Amino acid sequence: MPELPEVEVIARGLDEPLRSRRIERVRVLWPRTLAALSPEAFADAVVGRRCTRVWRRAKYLVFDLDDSRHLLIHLRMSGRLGIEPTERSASPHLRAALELDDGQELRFTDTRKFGRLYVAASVEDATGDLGPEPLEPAFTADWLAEGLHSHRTRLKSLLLDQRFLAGLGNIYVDESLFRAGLHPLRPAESLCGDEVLRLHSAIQSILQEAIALRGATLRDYQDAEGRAGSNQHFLRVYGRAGQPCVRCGQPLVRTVVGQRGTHLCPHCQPEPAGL
DNA sequence: CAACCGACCTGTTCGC
DNA sequence: TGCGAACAGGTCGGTT
Repeated sequence: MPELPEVEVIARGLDEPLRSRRIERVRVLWPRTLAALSPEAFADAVVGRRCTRVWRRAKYLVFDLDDSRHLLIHLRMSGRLGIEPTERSASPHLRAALELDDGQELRFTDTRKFGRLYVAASVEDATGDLGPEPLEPAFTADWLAEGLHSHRTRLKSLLLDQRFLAGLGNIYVDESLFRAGLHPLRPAESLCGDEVLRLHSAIQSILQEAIALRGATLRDYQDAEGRAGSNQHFLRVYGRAGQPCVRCGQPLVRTVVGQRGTHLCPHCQPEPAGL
């Protein structure tokens, strides 16, 4: 569900209320929500710790703990986080709760049960290999050009690969490719210099705009305060098959690329030759 | 290395 | 109205 912009908005919303809070107790209602630890080992690791900062890496929320370890949460498809008074009734899909020292608790709710909680000495221990952050200085057009030219795979599949570039998901890849005027099936290595520049700029602007609009709410995404985002009103291709392209008026199309629903304008994103 | 498939899960929407 | 199929913002491991 949430991609980089949505996770970023949640991290910003959690940082202030969680800073310096001490974790008093944990409740794990669905043990498999813990990636590697038993509920007992998880409680041992976090109870008594204070949270010093909340931030984001790729699509992971990172909670720095005062013993220099980290709690990480990946929301996957349907995970949600919120801070609520402990006595307030919770959703039936509540999977884990961290009780804080101010009468509130951090609640992890997840209908589909794909989301995971990790505790690790370093962020990379939990996340594995990740590419650069698209909104950080390391993501330059030169880096992108070199990266694209060393892969033969289809553009969309490469952009979805978190080891290549961190944080893009299905919505924002489709939106970025539309803005750049590139077909998702283009071989990564086939992009010319101008196309690389367009893609680099499209990825950054698409993500920045999405964060400014507090993310896209298609069905169940909400931020840490329980509010929906508004970026869904500004998506140009995602979920708009059959509707006219905002640029050329031709009907948008939905196909499947790498088993993912893929939305594009056949006129503005010309199909590569030889398919 | 690249592509595909099934798992992991539940809920909603689509098509007949 | 009913019912199964398809689909959903993600990722992993196994196979071809």
